Amino acid sequence: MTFTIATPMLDFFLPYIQKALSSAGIDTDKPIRVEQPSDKKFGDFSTNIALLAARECKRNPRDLALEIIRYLDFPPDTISRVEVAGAGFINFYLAPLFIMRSVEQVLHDGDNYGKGSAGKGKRANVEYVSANPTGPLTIGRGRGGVLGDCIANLFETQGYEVTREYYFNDAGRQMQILGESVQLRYLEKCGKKPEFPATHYQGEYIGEIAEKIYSAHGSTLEECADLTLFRKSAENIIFDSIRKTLHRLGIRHDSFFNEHTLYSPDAAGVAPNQRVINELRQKEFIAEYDGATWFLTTKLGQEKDKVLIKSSGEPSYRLPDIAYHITKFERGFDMIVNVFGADHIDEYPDVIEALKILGYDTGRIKIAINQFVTTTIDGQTLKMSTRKGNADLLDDLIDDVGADATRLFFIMRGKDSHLNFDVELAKKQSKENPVFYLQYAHARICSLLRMALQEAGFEPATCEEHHLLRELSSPAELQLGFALLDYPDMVKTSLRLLEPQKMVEYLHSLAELFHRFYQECPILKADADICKARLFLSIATRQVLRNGFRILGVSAPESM
RNA sequence: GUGCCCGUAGCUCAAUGGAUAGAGCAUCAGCCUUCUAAGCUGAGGGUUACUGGUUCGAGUCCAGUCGGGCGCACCA
Repeated sequence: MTFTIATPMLDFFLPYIQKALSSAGIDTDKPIRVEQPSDKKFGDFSTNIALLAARECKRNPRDLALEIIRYLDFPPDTISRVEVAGAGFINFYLAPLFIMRSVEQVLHDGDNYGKGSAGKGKRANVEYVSANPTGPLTIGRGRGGVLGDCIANLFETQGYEVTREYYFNDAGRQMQILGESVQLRYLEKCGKKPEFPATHYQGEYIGEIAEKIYSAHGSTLEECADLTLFRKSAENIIFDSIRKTLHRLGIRHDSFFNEHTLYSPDAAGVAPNQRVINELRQKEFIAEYDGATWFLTTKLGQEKDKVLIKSSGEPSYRLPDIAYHITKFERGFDMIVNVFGADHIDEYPDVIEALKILGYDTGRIKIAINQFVTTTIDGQTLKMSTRKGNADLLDDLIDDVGADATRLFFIMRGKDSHLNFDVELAKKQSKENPVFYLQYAHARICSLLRMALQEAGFEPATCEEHHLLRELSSPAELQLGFALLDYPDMVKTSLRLLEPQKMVEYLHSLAELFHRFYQECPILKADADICKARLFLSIATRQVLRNGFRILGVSAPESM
């Protein structure tokens, strides 16, 4: 009797429940949902289908549940017990053999354990960071960057071909102001005292860029009215610094999409921006008044129309945004994900509406908005988004706490929650710091295996002995094994919710279960077969930790 | 004023409409002659901001109130 362990686990139950329902002659359109009860005494898994179906069957939920379980027919050695409890829940208990066989599956699948095929042959575009090159990255941007990177990783686990994209504009008004800011600082280097407007970029980095220009050109540019050199220099230097900062966090983009390409005619001789206007006009959602061109969002129930082309003749940011998203459809992406901060909350509904009017399948678009970041230093909370000066630079934070802690802290809270980044905690090298707690579990396993090799000559390559795992039966072992079998579901859940935080929590509980197992079950001192089995269980745990760490972009140290 | 997010243990946060609301930290009490004590075990701690509603069942959904955050440009 051999069969492949079904992962994710939740899918395992569905066909059997379905069959039991039809055998029992129960006809319901209610969805069959299998969940893990919060308390183990209600089983490893449970379903509430009897509760849901009771009403339309006009039957008592408990009786219905009893009826259903009579027809449940699981393969041998999979489910050890099925019971009806509470108001009509059906609870399932996994057979120990089933759990340990799934641990064998982890060892067999290795780096591929937890991967799925739902996205096979599909392409996903994940856009994140997308900061214009007007200044170094701030901490607030970091959260979205790490969130986006993790989401991209999650899509990859399901077989999607992922393009990580960075959308930027190096031609707009902000860049003009940037150029002027640098020029003014440059003139100061030349000994002049120009007025520096409050609307311009105040950061120290502007002076540093001006300094570089000054040392390269001396004061020969003093009379230069053309901003291009100042703007271009600033752009190059700043973009370079942004990429360097992202690189430190392991964030890389495959595609840098320059907004400016939307202003130039395409193969058909029409600029994408203009095409949006033309097509929206055809749908009668465009009007000109007050010297500007408007998107008639009042026809969609909004309070005000939105400007697409300003009276100056320049497009407002909304227009290229729409055109940009059209390119994502035209480039053939099946899944389009936008990650951005709460300050852009009002940005996307107009884009979605426009795309809908133009007939695009906006169901493919997923938006992940992250709330803002505050930091706590010495118990004092500082709001980073508005803070001036160096302290809110992402680079400084990475210097302070390291890349792993930076990444993990950014995603260990739900993206809808305001994030309180406790800098002191992130630096701590102890259990209180979740980064260290997770990594320590991995390092501990590595250390254990080194010891096993040294003292017992244990070679983990002996996979024909994996069946020894079936000898394990203590609660600590079974709970750990059960957690391992849960991993593929956690990956899918994290992806569905666009919420890597779920993965962080899962890995934390996995680490905890391993530490308990380690505490309760002697490994190297056990009898040979048990020793091997426990080492296999440890190796499987290490594998899942690694796979999870890879999604989160956190390193897996071999020793600490 | 209005749109979106949040309000859960002293603190930071969990909880696909399910069963007695859970973790971690902090506090207190235990566990190293033994594979990393960077760890483990246990205890205390709650009117889920408030008021109504929907239902077999609400922290979760709906309406309203109060509090906090972010937006609400012919800036991006």
